[in-house]
Amino acid sequence: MGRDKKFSTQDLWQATHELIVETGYQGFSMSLLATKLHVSRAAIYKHYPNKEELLIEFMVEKIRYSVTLLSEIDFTQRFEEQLRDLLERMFQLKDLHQILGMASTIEDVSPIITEKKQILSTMHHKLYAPLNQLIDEGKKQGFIAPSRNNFLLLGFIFQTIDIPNHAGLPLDTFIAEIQDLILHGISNK
Amino acid sequence: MGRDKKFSTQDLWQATHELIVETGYQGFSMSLLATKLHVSRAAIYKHYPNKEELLIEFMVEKIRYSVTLLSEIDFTQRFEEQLRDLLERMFQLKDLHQILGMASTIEDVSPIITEKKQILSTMHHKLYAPLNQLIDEGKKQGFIAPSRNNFLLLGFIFQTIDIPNHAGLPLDTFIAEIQDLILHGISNK
DNA sequence: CGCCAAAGTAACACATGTGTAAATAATAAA
DNA sequence: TTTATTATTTACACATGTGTTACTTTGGCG
Repeated sequence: MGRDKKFSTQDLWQATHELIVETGYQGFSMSLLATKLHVSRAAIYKHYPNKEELLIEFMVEKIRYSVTLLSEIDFTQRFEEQLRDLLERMFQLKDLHQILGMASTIEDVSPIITEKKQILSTMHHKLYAPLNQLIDEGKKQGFIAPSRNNFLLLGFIFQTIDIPNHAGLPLDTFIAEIQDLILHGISNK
Repeated sequence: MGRDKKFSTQDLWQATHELIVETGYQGFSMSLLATKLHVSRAAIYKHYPNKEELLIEFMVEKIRYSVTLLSEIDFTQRFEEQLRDLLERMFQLKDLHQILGMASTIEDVSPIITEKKQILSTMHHKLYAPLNQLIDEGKKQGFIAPSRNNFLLLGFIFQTIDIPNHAGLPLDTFIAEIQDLILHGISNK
């Protein structure tokens, strides 16, 4: 029994995602979030005791989903297929990079925050694991020189996700172009 | 005559730079800036009528310096030398990307702001010009396939600047590695 | 010394944000 | 229809931020 909810958990995460991408961490406020959900601030406080715990929980959910998505890459394919698969999945997680970057700036207003920050950091490593595996696979299959530093390659690949599509290429073409740049750089041959 | 100043224009831009990188646009406040300068808020308001005009002026100064720095690249060198030169200069402008990204979110509280935003946008193009010239030069010298989209290459090169140096490589090595990745990608041969 | 001009501060009014407690609204079951 | 239960809102106290005005400090010059 009881009254119907005006917003679901899904609505909440959806609105949170939009708002934090639009305004950044410092610009994010419970007032703006409440407005977006057509609800009063207090209604949100019934679910989360403060802004920090709401945001950290949001990030944990986000990264959990992302880890799952990336861990489902098929590592039995040829290296190029693996890379393509990875890039497509990473493009689905477009804002993740930006969002997780804000995690460290969340204030430790309660021990729960500190704890979940720890969880976040652990899962962050799990997120990189498939990427690392892909790089190792590439080295094994002879596509990548073994002398290359994994951290650097990882950062390189991760960074390409944020290349702006100013040319307005269709997503498929765009991803293919990026894959080519990752593999062979800008050189002609 | 008159009393000695407690902070110079240089001090102001220095503190502004640090603060905006630390806290982002939304987190930037005149109180924090004043504290950083060991001065009262009102002292800053003697120079700039509001936060927005201070920040837009800061950005104009920043981009002016950057345009000059990048326009000084020697385009008579071999393509690889040009690229190396460019990368070294871009690394000096590390936070520029992040800072200029905030420009669009500055509120138009006065016509002066709107006007300077326009200037900023114009200079933004001037900033890309040397990069474009480098790409065209690369195409002419046969290093880059002419079919490549300039926007994409530009974004690609620009994005590599933000690769984190997690491996802790010395700057020289780091830049050399990145140059190699830009030229040839991760592939072995 | 005494004046005056530049530089700086304190204090005010106002706006926006946070988190809480008491009151209200909506729904299902008795 | 009454009641219990859950969801939501209103109103409050408090904190932080903005921009302005009146006042104070400091230093050179006649």
